[in-house]
Amino acid sequence: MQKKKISITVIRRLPKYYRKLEDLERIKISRVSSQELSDLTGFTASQIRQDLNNFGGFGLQGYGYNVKELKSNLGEILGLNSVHNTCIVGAGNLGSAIANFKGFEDAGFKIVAILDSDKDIIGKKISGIKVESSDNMEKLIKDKDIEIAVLTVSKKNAQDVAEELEEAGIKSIWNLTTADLDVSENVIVEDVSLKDSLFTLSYFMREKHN
Amino acid sequence: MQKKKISITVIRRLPKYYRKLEDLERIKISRVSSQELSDLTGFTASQIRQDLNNFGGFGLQGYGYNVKELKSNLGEILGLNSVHNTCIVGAGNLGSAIANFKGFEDAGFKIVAILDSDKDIIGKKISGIKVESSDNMEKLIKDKDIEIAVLTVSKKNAQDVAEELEEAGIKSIWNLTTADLDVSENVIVEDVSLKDSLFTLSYFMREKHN
DNA sequence: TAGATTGTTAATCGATTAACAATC
DNA sequence: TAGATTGTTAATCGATTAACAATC
Repeated sequence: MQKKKISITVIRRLPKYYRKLEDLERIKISRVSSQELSDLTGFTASQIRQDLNNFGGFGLQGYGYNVKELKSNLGEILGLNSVHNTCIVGAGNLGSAIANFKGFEDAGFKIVAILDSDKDIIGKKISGIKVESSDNMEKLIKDKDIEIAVLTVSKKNAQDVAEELEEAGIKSIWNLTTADLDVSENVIVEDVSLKDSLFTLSYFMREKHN
Repeated sequence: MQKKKISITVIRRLPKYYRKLEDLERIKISRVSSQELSDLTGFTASQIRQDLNNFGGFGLQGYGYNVKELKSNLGEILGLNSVHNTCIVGAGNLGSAIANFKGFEDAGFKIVAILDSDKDIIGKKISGIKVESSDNMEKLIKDKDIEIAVLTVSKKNAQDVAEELEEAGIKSIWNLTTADLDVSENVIVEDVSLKDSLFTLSYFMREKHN
């Protein structure tokens, strides 16, 4: 059976559902209705029910959704119920920020290596992990079974490093640089687009105050 | 005359157009067609013409668009042709990364203050700017005419600090924390949603390799 | 059972694509 | 002028909302 193609707009709402379910679980709330999820997320109740039903009937009529169960289901869909070995490429401030942020580790993205090409930084420790030379990239990715590379190098070096990562057999690149990367479709790229986000903020400021 | 309401999906494409026009200008290309912009951005030529025509007829039949002119027009729309005084709140690695990144300064987002509440950090210099106490927030925002706060504190403190920023009269918050902020509609919030981005990457990895 | 809330179909709305007249 | 490419209308496609039967 051909899997139904889920639209990107639906996919990008799932993480927010998941995070809100985490919050509910933390405060020991065990059930939630689509209307309550609507209040928490800002999406409509109808939209939420439609979204969830793309993946299965997770709810119960007259009751709503079981928080723990729905979270687990969404976690499965998002691939958050297993650990993903991750490396950081670029040990500057941004790379250090990611390495030190426990929220990603908690979500199953385990930093198993930090790489840099700067001799002055190689050998230093960041968040308890020794920075290694980018020359060892391929070996590290193979040996440590690394799936995701967090790209935190300079814009200038971003494309070259992305190509090295591709050759080294990386599956995915989480792109925190302001460069648009050109890699083969074998590699999944997710752009954070910091610059676009800031520019969008600027648009709304201008719109509001003019 | 009522300004036509432009949809958010259009707005979020504008920064990419702008960046690509910057690239073209840098390599001294003076004209570009919607088809060429399509090749650069991945949006369709038709979509690009529609998007741009929401704001005015920037092109010339039979010729295309003048790069410098279109960039200037988009810059005006995005509010990038003027300087925005900006402060960073949270002088950790993430705040330091933003402070040290010249790309934002070049785009007109001028870092005029860095704030933190940690006594051990206050007084230190980051990117040539002395870190000040968060206690001075309101005074700094008023005196230095700060419009934008880059929020780079911990998730735990994000909501409280956002409220302080609102009381201090900030216009906009660029939210780099993983918290969803609850502030009044007087304050514009743009979320970078790092966690959602990483979760989305995880979804596509799972989809591809299963 | 009565009340509540899902799952799902149908209706609406909005965004994208196609097409081509206008015009440089 | 002939060729190119925009601006813009119309057609299509897809996403959101509304509504309600199903059912816990």
